[in-house]
Amino acid sequence: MASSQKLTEYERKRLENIRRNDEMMAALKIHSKATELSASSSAKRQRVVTKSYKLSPEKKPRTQSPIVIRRSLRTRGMPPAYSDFKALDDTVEATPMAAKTLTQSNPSARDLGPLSSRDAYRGTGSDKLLMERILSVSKKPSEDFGYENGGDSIKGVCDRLELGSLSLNPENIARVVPGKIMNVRFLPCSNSKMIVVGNKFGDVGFWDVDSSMDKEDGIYLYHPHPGPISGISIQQQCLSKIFTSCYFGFIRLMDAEKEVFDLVYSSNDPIYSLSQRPYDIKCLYFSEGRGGFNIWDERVGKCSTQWNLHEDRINSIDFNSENSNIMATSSSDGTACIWDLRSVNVDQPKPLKEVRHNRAVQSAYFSPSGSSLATTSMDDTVGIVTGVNFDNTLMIKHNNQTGRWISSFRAIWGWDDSHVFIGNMKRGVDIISPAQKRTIFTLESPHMSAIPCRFDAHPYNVGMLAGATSGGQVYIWTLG
DNA sequence: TATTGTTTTATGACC
DNA sequence: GGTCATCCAAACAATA
Repeated sequence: MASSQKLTEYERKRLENIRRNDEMMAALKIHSKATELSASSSAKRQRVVTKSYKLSPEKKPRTQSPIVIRRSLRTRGMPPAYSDFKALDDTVEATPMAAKTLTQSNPSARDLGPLSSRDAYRGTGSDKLLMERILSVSKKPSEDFGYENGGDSIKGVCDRLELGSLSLNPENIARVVPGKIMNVRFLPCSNSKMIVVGNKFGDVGFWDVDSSMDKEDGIYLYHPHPGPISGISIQQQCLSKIFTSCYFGFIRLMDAEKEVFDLVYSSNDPIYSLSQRPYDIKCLYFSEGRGGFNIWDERVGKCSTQWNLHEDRINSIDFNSENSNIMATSSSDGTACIWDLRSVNVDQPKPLKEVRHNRAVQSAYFSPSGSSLATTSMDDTVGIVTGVNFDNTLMIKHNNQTGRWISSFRAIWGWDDSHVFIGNMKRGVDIISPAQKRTIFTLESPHMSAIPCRFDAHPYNVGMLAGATSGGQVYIWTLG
């Protein structure tokens, strides 16, 4: 499995090198931004981003003190700005010493062991409040709203949901991390508004929206991974354990109780997606390399299952709420598949259903009721699959050409089966109605200064929708 | 068949 | 308000 796409050690070094440059640049920029901010806070163009992550300027996990100089391009004999990777490759190749220094300069995210949250923390001030907050909400069980529960059940609220009354208030905007957000997630908990995001640098950012009303901004930045975060998974019944995966082949578990990012799994192959089965906190489901799919079992401390489900990378993994043996995958091989975990043939895995697109498929998510599937593809369609055996497929046109700088769009379901949310290139959120087979509404706001490309719907608060951008911003739309 | 090159595109920092 | 650097997508064309 995974040979051509497998990263050589050489490549890993190179990419990490690039990443570190990014980080350095980001750090420098933040620094100068702080001074600029106080000088011109009343810019013409309504600067709505009041809340933003802050980097601790003298963050030195263990080794780095004045190493900023050692990292500089000049001392490494590089041009101030490199125009292509070739030059960088050559330099790294020619000076193994430099490469070695670089590797050592950031031991935290590279160590193959547990990483204390203190070492991973990159913010100013203390993260004590965050840890306490996560622990307090995880001890107080969420009220279990039944979907059909009558009264103010989720279904009841959904039935009355007016798309026009969704609004974006300036206090619900923050820059949670630097750079491109790959993943955004609400803490699945009825009594909190906590955002978790992962970016391309390997940072994991938290935004405690409720506490951000006070003088604290409620934003906390960690750096547990050396490369892009490909997945975040949090189980409702275990909120203090947050799993993250990374393109560089690592899965870590942030345990708020132990204040540590434990290393759960590591591989030489990239991990492209991560998921967990509802009500099962013992197993992790993730994709590895080119088409590989693994189930990691905590009880035995290893992968209990390794299948080759696709021809190319698996971009998403999702489980059916009605029957958690039913799983959907989407892949860059141009297909989305529905599987029954109980009957997958190791040698020739056969899906229950295959949805064919003309280009790579970025996501495939089951609807809240479990009876529909929404797929998003680079072929400029959103697929809606319905029917008892998922027999009916409907393709709805939607421009999904995000280019290179914006994370690909992934259509997600709202709080019932009636709406699907997806970003558009005009800084809006398109709302598709599967019943009407078209986009019926678009959320727009002058406060949305960038394209929202990754989303999450709050599992308990109907109408609360988080959109994340490629500039590190998060917008939270709410009802009123 | 497998690898390599080219093109596309938005964002934030900085001037 | 304009310029500049970004740089683990993806599709396609061209080459080995």
